[in-house]
Amino acid sequence: MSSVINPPIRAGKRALTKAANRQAILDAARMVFARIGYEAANIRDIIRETDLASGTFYNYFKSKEEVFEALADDSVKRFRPLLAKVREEAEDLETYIRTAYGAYFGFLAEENGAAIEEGTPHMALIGVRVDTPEMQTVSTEIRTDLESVLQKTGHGAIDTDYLTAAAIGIAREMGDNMLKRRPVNPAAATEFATQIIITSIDALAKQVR
Amino acid sequence: MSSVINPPIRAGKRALTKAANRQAILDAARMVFARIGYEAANIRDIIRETDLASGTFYNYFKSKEEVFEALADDSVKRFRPLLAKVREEAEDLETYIRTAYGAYFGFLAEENGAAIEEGTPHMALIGVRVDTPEMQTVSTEIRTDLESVLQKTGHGAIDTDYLTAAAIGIAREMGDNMLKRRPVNPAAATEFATQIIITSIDALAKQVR
DNA sequence: TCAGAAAGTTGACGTTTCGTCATATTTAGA
DNA sequence: TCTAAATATGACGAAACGTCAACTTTCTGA
Repeated sequence: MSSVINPPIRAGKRALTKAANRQAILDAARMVFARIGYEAANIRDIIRETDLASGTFYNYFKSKEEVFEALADDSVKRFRPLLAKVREEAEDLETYIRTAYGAYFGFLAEENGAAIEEGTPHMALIGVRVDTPEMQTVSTEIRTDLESVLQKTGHGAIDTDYLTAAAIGIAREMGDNMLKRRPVNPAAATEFATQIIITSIDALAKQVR
Repeated sequence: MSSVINPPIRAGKRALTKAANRQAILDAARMVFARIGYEAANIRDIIRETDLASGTFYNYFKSKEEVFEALADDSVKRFRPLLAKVREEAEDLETYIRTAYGAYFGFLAEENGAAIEEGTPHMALIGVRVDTPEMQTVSTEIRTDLESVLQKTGHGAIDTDYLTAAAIGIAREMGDNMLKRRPVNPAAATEFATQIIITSIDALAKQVR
């Protein structure tokens, strides 16, 4: 056989199992947290769900808390590209707001979709409030996006930090609520949230002068 | 001496030290959480700050988590009367929204006031996201208030659950943000949040029909 | 192809934290 | 004052933690 073929598959077994192990721990943690709750869970509970030894856990995470943050971060990491796409494509303010909320609520519905099927107990995971650096980054991105869009549309006088906070707060709280409804309807949530921000922007611009 | 005098001081030493001990544990916990963070703290760290023995902790709380929830609950318990007052006094929609936000942001500023003085590390405590039953209750109260006010003002078609979620989300996220600013300005936050809700209500009423 | 090095895994073990409980102390009431 | 009930104490066994020396797997380069 020619040894020249096969360059595509060049990941290295080392790196491969490393990624697989990390993922196995994350998957196990997600399951365990969902089953018995974050507080009740301990590290042994998590690794027991994998075929790894207890010591191996500490090669990947240094605490239960860190696994939890990694799970949260992973969600955020998956969401960021969607937001980037929104940023690229949005022309005006309303479109930006609407597609951004659409992306978020849609993402939320999808992420929790499997869990929703057979009534998952205890934890939704995304939507849970943790402030990881990764989340901070997204927060800042949104702030910057908003600022730039507001600038273009002549709403420069608005307190962007507060507007960002409000927009995110609406997303978080409404997101939780949306996931509790049957059927889960991201489109409706998107419209509702969008209306709030869009209609209030003019009033806000007048206020802060 | 007459034993008839003294009826006013009738609390019972038992009940008194019990309340004092509970409070001592809560105070110690608040300090320790602020100093080294919730995750890092352990139960012995907390009781060490009191003059109680380790076993005594378990007469009052069954875990670190429970102390934390009690702290959160206490905040909520102190806030509820303010909200009740708002409910009683508010005539129209706008007044209700404004005084409610005013009460919340004012409360937040005051609660964290001492902590803000000499740059507290790690935890704000109220504003932290925990969903205790006590918080659920407040959430429901607000929902009911909103519903009744909306009814009176002919905005009955609005999705009250979403509106409540949005209003609370705005309060939470903006509250966090407000506390990071110097000087802390509850009035400005109140105006901003109020504008958002008030101006969007008409549009929302039209949408959901 | 193979030997040595590097990376990673393993689980037993000493350490830390937990929660309990028998005992001591304090309070209420007779 | 005396007894019973309530509460506090801290020592102790159990549970979870994090580490590490030994072992296994993968990589490197000659």
